[in-house]
Amino acid sequence: MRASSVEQIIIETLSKEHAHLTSQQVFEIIRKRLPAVNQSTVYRALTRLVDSGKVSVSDMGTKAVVYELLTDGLHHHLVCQKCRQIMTIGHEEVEDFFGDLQLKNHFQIVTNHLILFGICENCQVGTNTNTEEM
Amino acid sequence: MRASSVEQIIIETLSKEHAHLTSQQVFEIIRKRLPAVNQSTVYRALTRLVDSGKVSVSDMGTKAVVYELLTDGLHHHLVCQKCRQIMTIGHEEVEDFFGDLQLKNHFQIVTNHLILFGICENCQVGTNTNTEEM
DNA sequence: ATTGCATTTGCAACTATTTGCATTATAATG
DNA sequence: CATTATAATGCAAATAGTTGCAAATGCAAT
Repeated sequence: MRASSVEQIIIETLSKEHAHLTSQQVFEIIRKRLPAVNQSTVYRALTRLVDSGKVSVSDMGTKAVVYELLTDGLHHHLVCQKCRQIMTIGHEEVEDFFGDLQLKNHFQIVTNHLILFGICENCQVGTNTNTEEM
Repeated sequence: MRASSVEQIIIETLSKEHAHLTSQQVFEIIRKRLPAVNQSTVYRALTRLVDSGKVSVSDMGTKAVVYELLTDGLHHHLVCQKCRQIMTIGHEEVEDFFGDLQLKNHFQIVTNHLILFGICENCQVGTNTNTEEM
């Protein structure tokens, strides 16, 4: 794979923002530095970065998927379907499960960013105000 | 939730087909019985069915997500990124992991259909012919 | 049957994502 | 340095999926 300028800028961008960004947000930020860049170029660069394991892509239940840099250790997320809160959990909470599955099914897991939907502690009691359903 | 005719037909369709269908496939099949039905109606009915837990929606790594009826027991899938083979695993292989996470994070998991990507046994050795990359 | 209300539907517009193809840029090789 | 191969990009068109709004429908209580 060639060193693509767009890929580099995406990595720098995701590294700086340190958050989950949609392809649109990535596109907007990149345009400030490369005004002529095409949106499909951004999509394709993001796809390459995901394929090479540098970036994760997740459907958080919003209408657009989000991208995140995977440099500082693997992690996963729990997403509350009521209040939309996103909790981050470390890979150590997932490691053993993955290991078991790999052994039992002779399958080498590549997935590196798990998104699990559910109801957070706060929303499990009936008293929360933020009841925006999914 | 009211008994929607489209929802009923979707359930019958998914029940008969017993497979992962894209929204387009569901749409085509439903059109045979309700020729005037609109595609957005199908999307919305599918969304309602997913929200109510009757149907699962999964991104299998193809360009369109797929839907599956969840009547006969929970299950999950391992998808090979090389040969695209889909393996099905029972919920019992996932149960303990989910239970642990729920306890540790005080989070009630709703996700009922896990998709994990990786490399199947066959494709782990270098000798397979079907090397269509993701 | 009629009314009132909430849900579902159709439609059209809009956002999100993918893809084919021609062109350009970079790297590799002679 | 010139040539060739490969990967990246732009553009436009196509496919996926979402949403606002108004109209239609189903359900429940008269």
